Amino acid sequence: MKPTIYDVAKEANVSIATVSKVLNNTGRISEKTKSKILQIMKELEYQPSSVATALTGKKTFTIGVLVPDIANPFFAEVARALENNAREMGYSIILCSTDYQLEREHDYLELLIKKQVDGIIIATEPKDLKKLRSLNDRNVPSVLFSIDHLAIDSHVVTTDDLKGGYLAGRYLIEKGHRDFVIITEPQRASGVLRVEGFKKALVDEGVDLEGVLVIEAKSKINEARKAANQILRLPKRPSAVFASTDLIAAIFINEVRKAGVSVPQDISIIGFDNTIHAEISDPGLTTIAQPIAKLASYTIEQLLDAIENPSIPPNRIMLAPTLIERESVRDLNK
Amino acid sequence: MKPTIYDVAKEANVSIATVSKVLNNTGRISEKTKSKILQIMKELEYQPSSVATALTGKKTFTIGVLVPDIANPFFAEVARALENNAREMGYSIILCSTDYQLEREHDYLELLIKKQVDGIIIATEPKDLKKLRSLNDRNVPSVLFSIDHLAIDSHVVTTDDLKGGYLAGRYLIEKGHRDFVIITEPQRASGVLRVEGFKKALVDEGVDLEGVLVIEAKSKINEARKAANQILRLPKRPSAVFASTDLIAAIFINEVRKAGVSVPQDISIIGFDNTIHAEISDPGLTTIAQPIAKLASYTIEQLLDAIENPSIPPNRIMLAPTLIERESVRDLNK
DNA sequence: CAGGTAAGGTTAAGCGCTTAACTTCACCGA
DNA sequence: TCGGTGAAGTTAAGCGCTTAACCTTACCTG
Repeated sequence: MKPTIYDVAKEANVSIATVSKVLNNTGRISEKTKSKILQIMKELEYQPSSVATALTGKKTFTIGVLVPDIANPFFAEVARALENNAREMGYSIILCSTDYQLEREHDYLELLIKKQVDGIIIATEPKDLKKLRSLNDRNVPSVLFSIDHLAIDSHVVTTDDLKGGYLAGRYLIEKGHRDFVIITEPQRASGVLRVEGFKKALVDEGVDLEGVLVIEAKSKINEARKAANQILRLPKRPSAVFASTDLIAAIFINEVRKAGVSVPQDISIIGFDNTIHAEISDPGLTTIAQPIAKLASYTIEQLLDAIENPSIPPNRIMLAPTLIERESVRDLNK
Repeated sequence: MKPTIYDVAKEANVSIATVSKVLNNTGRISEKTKSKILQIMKELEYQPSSVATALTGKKTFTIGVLVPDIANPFFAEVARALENNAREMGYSIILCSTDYQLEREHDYLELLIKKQVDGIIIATEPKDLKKLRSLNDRNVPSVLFSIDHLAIDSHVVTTDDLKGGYLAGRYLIEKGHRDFVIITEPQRASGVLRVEGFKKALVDEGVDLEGVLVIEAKSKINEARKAANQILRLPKRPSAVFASTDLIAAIFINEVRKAGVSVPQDISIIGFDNTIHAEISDPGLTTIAQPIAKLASYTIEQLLDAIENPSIPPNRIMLAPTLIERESVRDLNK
């Protein structure tokens, strides 16, 4: 069996309290006793049970991460970055894919509470608002990652989507484009903001919004294909397309090529997220990069702050996205 | 504060033992008392602490999953499938990315033991053999996922990589190919098996192995690019390439196109894994699919079996891969 | 109507650890 | 010589839950 603190204590001829003290580096113990105990721990391969520790009111050093779908490259990167930062701080992560379903979100939240996680990171568009709000009453600190929802009184760490859209719009205009189509995910707050920012850029540069078509497509292969083909069939083909995710953009490039239309010669495209799709697509996809690593480190920082001090008021941190220039946008000025 | 079993008991005017009984559906309680207690639990939004439950010797309903890198699409899919199956069985998952580093593997294993997980799934090429073997002594059931290592006495659930390679080889030969180059990951057992299977197919079909070049490349963007270009510069270009991962294959397609060489007209390629890269690449990548969903469900099944009954001898389950035909291989017979 | 029985509880110990409060003892200065 | 002091431990309660063993009633039966 796994050795317990009693085994160590007995072996060392001391009380368990003494052993506990060397575990936590508290109280007074002579160097001699201490090293003896440490020695014995090694011999027995003793590992304190974090379950028992947690029961005494200490932390579980576990945080829950809610994502919609870990198989989506963006969220996979997010999970990776969060895990990395958490690990460095001594925390581990319980992974929860909600699959965009209210029920799963609900169940997972209950589960995380039951498991006494120290905090929860929500990277999925929240559906179960009631449950989420109840997190506060239950003193479970939470951080919204890359999403924002005024109805929830948590910390927020997100990309400035509005600005991201704006960057994309301004860039295309600088490159001489004037006719646009937007492909965006329906019912996603960040998608809405991206489009809004994009349009704002057009307005600021004096482009008429009337002619701008907005097509809705989820960030899934078949929907993205459909959207791409819809654009190809348009009577007046736009000179540039703004896709609200890289997956949509990458598929657009492929569909368009199949139709004998060339990117960026015949049509330009700009994506969002800077996932691996953007990097390996051909031509390389110009896109708006979310600063995932930074978002993750701020998120963990905020969460740990909130864990240490539950009463601090929720901050809303917005990090600037950056434009990554590759080869999918043609410069019409040249 | 979070209500405890005491709060419920007090409110219901019964002892905590009674409450515990309704929680576990054991012992005798009158319907009346039971429904009253259930009612009160609802009102208080009582959730039993799984930490306390775990301490009484019950399970934690948590399993650890070790992957090398969750940002890799293959492992992201794996994590997703495992999580899905685990959730259905009432388990949740602690995610551990080892980043191919012995140290992290080691630390995570210690952590998982400390957290008293009920079992561990290892989907990363194991490095810390000693620690892994010690899992057995500590009665922590484990399953090797998609890898195999005779030195470790765990259950194994894996794709039949040998057969996968064989399938790829036979397919290419059926399509009339005779000159091959293989791109494979170095130091990866499954990679070795894939290559071996591939070669076996060639031998069985009477193709001389002498002319078959094997290039090593990690499944990373830059290494894959390098490998692709190395092939392009070859004095005698092969008619078909076998890449041991989809990422390598997808990048190969792009690099080759940039060089003005067309897939599959000028050169054919076949991948392995059937990740999203295979699906969205252009042309669609013909590849060997690992039955991820099935692997995951068998893995969870084996692990739960081992948790219930630690003494069952370790099984080794090998699931057959299948060939997914898309458009990246040319039929030379036509 | 004594004694058995079963239903519906309760009591209390224990899981592995933390921690406030207490004990013990050596040593010190006046 | 004696009280005071500080170092090094120990004692014991408590965290929230489970469970074996026990208790109390009501009811049944010969």
